[in-house]
Parts: sequence; structure tokens; C-alpha cells
Amino acid sequence: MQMPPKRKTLVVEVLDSLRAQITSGQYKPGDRLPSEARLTEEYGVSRTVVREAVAALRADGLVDPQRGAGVFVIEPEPAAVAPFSDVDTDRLSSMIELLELRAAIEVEAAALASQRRSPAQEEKIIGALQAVNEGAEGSGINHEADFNLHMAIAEATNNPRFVEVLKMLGAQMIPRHGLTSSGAPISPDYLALLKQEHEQIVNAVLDGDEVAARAAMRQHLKGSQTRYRRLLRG
Amino acid sequence: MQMPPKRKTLVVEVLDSLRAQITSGQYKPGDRLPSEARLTEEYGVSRTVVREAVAALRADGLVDPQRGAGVFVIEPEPAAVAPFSDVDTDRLSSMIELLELRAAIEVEAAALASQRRSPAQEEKIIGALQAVNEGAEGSGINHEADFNLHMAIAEATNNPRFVEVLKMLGAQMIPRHGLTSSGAPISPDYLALLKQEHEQIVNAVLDGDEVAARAAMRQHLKGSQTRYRRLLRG
DNA sequence: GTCAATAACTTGTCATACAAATTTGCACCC
DNA sequence: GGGTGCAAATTTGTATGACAAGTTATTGAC
Repeated sequence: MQMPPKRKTLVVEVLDSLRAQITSGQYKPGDRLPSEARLTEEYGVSRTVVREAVAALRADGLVDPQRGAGVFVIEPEPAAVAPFSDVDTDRLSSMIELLELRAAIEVEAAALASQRRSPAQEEKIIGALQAVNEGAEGSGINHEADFNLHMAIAEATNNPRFVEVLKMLGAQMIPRHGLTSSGAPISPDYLALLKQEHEQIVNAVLDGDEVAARAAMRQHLKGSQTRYRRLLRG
Repeated sequence: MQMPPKRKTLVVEVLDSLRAQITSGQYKPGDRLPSEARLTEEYGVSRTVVREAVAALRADGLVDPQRGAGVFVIEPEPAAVAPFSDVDTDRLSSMIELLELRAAIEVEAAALASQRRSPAQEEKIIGALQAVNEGAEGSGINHEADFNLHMAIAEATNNPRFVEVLKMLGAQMIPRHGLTSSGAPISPDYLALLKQEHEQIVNAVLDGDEVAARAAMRQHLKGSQTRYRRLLRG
């Protein structure tokens, strides 16, 4: 279903404005919003629009309308803050920050995976590596396949905490289209380097070589950081 | 402000009914709700009530009203799953898993902190170390002060991602009372070792010695893992 | 079968009116 | 001066009618 761009309705505009006033602290829990009649004047809209905006605020858990008394701001339920919700993947510095954290986690994950992997997990890692290489032969970097390889390694730690954190990072780790599609096509040299790095990581893990696994993963992720830092300097 | 019990308004009744139909799967994403005119008939209420209920559904992220076309059910935003929600801090293996992840993150955080700390952050780290030591002289391990020291180091990375992950881990990292209070009092030798390890970490960070910082933090956290693994064996 | 025009339908907004509940103001009493 | 009761004012909840803006379906011409 194709959704065309839409103008904001008056209800949404009033709603956004009132919500901003509440969340910015202009109204505190217990405070009473201006009456509907007053809001109608202030915003220059009909009472219908005001009421629908208030109905939405109520659904947001921000206000409690009381007949005869007014619309009162209430204590918001503690919002579940989504992890990494302020990551801006269009900013290079944001991606570098993520890569630094990722390097910390994945370097250690590679080492643990080299000590703990099962045969089934080895098989999965090999399959994921093949998917990465096949993607590279086709259209360049297949970010999803790349992510799946890293996840397969994290799973081979047999520590669910590593898997969990990488999943959290997952949606943020894939660069936005504008970041990778804006320049020249990926050079064959770079693809070959990535392929080599991936194979070094996988080989070290499958060889059970903890030190080499650590070093190979660190090399790989430092390379990504270096690339982003170069972009930062233009 | 005393809130007396309230009768549900018609809007809330219609809203609850429609929400139930959507969340129970009677309407799937992409489906169109009955028109306002139709809902007015079905529920025997005015169009005002229907519209306010739909405004609330929209605020709930369940529907997308489109002028001229209808009110369409949309894919709900993925519910934020609380991170590490299945960690059981009463299980030794669960704590070891956390410590492994923590080791990965905090070893690298110590290294970054040694390269990036500001004077104000140094001051904070020193203050946090003092709080840990003062707590140790009193009642043994002060876990909150311990956590604050680790957080101060994470903050000195000047990468908000490290701070964010440690905060997530925060509530889980403090051992449950049953785990540390059930045995003998903490030995003075152990306290002295912790104090020494903490000081080695802080000194390496403040000396700007990345390698030493990494090694000291790794030593410290491996020590904790070792202690838990001994407990696992009885 | 395709395209354009028109009609029908649907949501968005405005206005008016009345009902139900709360708050405020005032008169009265102790 | 303080407390109580009642009416008026205020505020939210609901209903109704009308018109605007946009989408979808239908119909007729080519």
C-alpha cells in the first residue's frame, strides 16, 4: 500500500504543540490545561479539533480530562526508553561511536566463539561467510549478510548476552543508504580486503585460536572505523 | 488532588472496543475500519464520539486515517523489549554471562578513557574511587559506589554508547543480596585486593596508559569471573 | 480497452445546542 | 470570623447539521 506524503491535520498540529508544552515541563503533573474554549481561541480552531487533540493526549497517557473541572496533566508512565534511541545514523560521528562499542563487544565475542563453538555453530558461520561472499560478487556489500555473519559468531559464544546486545545494535549498524550509495562504486580492492578479513576471522574462530580471533576481528572493525574517520575529514 | 472513581465515557468505551478488535487480529495491518458513519450506527453514538475514539487509536499508533479513503489499521511499532529482561541474578551462570559481556565492554572503555578523559572526568573518577574505598572500610563492598566508579570510567570514554550499555547492565550487575550476604564476611585480603585492582585501573587511566588500563580492567573483571566460577563448583 | 468527467463516499473542520459534573460566588446563620 | 447551602458560572461530554477536501467508483464517449 503506497502512502503519499500528507499534510498535517489541525488536530495533529494542536496535539504536537500541546504535547511539546507538557513534555518540556511548561505544564507539570497536576497542572490544568487551558479550557477547551480558551484553546479554541488560542489556536484559532474549532472545539472539535481541540477535543480530538485532547483525546490523543489522553491516549498518550499525558492528561486526564475531568468533566466540569478541566484537563489535568498527569505523571507519565515511565517510558521504556529504547536503547540507542538517540543514534543518528546519518552522522558519521554517531556511526564511529557505534563501531567503537561494537569493536569492544565483537572482539571479545570472536575470542569466546573460538573457545566455545559447536559443530552446528561452525556450520552456520561457514554458511554466513559464503552468503557474504556471494553478495559481494553480485551487488557489492550485502549488509544483511555481513550482519548475519557477525551474529553467527556472537551466537557461537554461547552467551546470550552477546547475542542480545548485537541484536540491539543490529538496526543501527547497517549504514543508511545515503552513506554508502552516494559515492563511487565499491572498489574491487576493498571488496577483496573485506573478504580476506572475514576469512581470517572465521579461520581463527574455527581453528580455536583465541588470540588470532581477537586480532582478526579487531583489525576488521578498526578498518571500518578508519574508513568512517576518513569520511569525517572529507 | 483526590480523584473519585469515574464512569467510562462513550469515547473510552468505543476506543476500548475498537482497540480490542485490532489487537485481537480481527483487523490486520492494511485493513480498513468501517466508516465513521457506519461506526456511528453500530455503536449508537454520535460521530463526535467515533472521531475522538479514532483520534486516540491514531495516538496509540494503531490506525492511520486518510481523508477520503478511510481509517486504516497499521503495523504497530515493535514493542520495546526491555534489554536483558531474562537475566536471572540468582543464577551464578547468569552473572558469569553478564561479567563476560561486561569485561568486553569495560576493558575497551578503560582504554578509551585513558586516551580521552578530561580533567573534570579525572576528578570524578578519583572521587568515585574514594567513595569505593570509604565504603570498603565501613561495611564491606559498596556495590553502588563500585558501579559509580565503573560508570565514571565509561563516561570518560566520551562515547555515549558505552555509558548507555553500562546503564542497561547497571541494575543487573549488582549481585542480589542472597548471593553475597549468605556466606562468611568479606575477607580483609579480598578487600585489599579489590582496592589494589581499582587503584591500578584508575592509575593507568589517569596516566593515559592504554595498554595498562586494558590489562588492569581485564585482570579485575576476570577476578570476579573466577570468584563466581568457584562458587559454581561449590 | 482507455480516458475523462461526474457522482458517491469518506475524513476534516466548523458551528450550535444541550447534558452532566465541578467550581465559584454569595447569602445566611451561628 | 467561620461554616453551610444554593444558585450561577464554568467546564467537559455528547449530539446534530453543514460544508470542505480528498479518494474511489461509476458512467459515457472514443
